[in-house]
Amino acid sequence: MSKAIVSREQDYSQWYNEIVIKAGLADYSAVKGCMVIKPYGYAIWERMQRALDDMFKETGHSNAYFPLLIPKSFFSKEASHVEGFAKECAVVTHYRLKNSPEGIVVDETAKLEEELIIRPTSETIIWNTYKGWIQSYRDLPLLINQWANVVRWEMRTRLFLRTTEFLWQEGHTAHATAQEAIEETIRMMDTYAEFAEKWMSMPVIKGIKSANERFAGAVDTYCIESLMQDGKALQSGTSHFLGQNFAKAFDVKFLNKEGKSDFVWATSWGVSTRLMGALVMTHSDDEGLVLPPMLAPHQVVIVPIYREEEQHQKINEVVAKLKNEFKAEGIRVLYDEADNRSPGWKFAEYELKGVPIRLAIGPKDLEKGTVEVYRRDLKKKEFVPIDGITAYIKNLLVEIQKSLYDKAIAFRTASTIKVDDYTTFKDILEKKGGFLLAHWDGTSETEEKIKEETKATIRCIPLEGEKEEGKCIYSGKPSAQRVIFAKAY
RNA sequence: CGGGGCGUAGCGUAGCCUGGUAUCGCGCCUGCUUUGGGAGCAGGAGGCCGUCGGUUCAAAUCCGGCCGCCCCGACCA
Repeated sequence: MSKAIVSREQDYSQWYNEIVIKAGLADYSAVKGCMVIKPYGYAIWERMQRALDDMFKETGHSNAYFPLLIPKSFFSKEASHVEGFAKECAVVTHYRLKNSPEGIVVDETAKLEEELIIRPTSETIIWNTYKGWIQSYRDLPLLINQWANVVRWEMRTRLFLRTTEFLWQEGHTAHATAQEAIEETIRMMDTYAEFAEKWMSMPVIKGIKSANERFAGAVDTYCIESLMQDGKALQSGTSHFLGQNFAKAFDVKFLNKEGKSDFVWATSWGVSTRLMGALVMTHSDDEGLVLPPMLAPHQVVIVPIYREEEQHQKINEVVAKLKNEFKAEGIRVLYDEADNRSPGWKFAEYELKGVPIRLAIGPKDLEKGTVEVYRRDLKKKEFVPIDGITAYIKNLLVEIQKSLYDKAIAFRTASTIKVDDYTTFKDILEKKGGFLLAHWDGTSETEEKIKEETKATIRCIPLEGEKEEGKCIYSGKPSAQRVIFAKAY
């Protein structure tokens, strides 16, 4: 079976799909728009979860779990929230099936009195619950996160990037002051940025969403935006300052130190399995997946090469020792001893799967006291003395992690362009995409027009970098700073 | 919901125009030889051709309905 994949240049989206499928990250399922996350893909997601979860705990959050099903009436309480999600909600209307001449059918006598919505996000059920948990400023801040699945009935789906059901975490916090809530919102955006850059080796731009792109029910949406290799932007995480919108909708009040009653201030923030898609599209190449060592399920794979059983045994001895050394240093190592696959097959397979380092040990190495070290990201191999190999590998993993980041940021820098006239703007968008730094007059109308004409949207109003005044690229009206336009996933 | 494509063995496919029960590759099984970039040879197993109906002596092939999936677009994290 040929597992070669189509090149990025030939067909970028097919390239992406083939990597996801052939590297064993996920599979299509029997349910339209829903995917199966396979063990290898799930292992990466688990590593992401663990890292993020540790960071959430570090910043004082606790995990909890709220119901999948939400009474329909909850959705009508926050006006813009309903409006944002109504179009994509799955609705549970019955609770029983029955046998009939036509087979199994819905039992019409088992109709729910109030229909239940499968959560597209949990603000409503959570704020309904928080109402009972919060009475005074002493109950605040309330810092809770949940790991959950959500369902959004999208018209068109893409593996990991947009599926009907997806996995995510959603943090929901309550605070005594607006100031505190805003700080929390920014803290979590920063946490996401740190995670993306440190763990995923994926550079991100932190910013605020324009009104058009804001979360339904938020006062402000902060985000991290990353740039994929095809020049399209991917929203990789969002953190919302919800003001008192949900507190008012669900009547969540507290008594402050002065004994006065006030609505609490809220935030919510999330990242999802979409990050898996971001990971694929940030680093991978035409040979397949490329994983940053910190998230790779296997950081090192060892492939033995031998003719006779005697050699095999000797290699096993060497590898057994290596494995112990690696494990003692916290290096995740896989020894692929399968004798029904040739070394060449294994080489190709682990490249496709993005294992950062491959070691091959054969008779020649036994003789010379070396091991062949192959670096997935640069596709380079070299022979390294087996003495001191553990320290060498440990350093190399760090080096790869950094190198991936450097490469990604170099690409982003080269693809981030200041543009001051609309013709050039359209031209660059059409030819290569990327982040376009342009002035904008701050109105939704202008953003809408630009979107209609170019398909680019404002990814964010960046929080960092120079603040330079200018004139809107579309309307010529004054602008306080450049914003980032891009076509987005 | 529009546009395009596809449905034949576990996977990828040929055959369809011009009807006669299915090709090839990978994978799988057995044996021997192999193993430093997806091994070789020999033998073997595996398919009511998405589904329902029609035409015909005969349908993967022609006609009609239905179902499903993928891609592109509108919607969206």
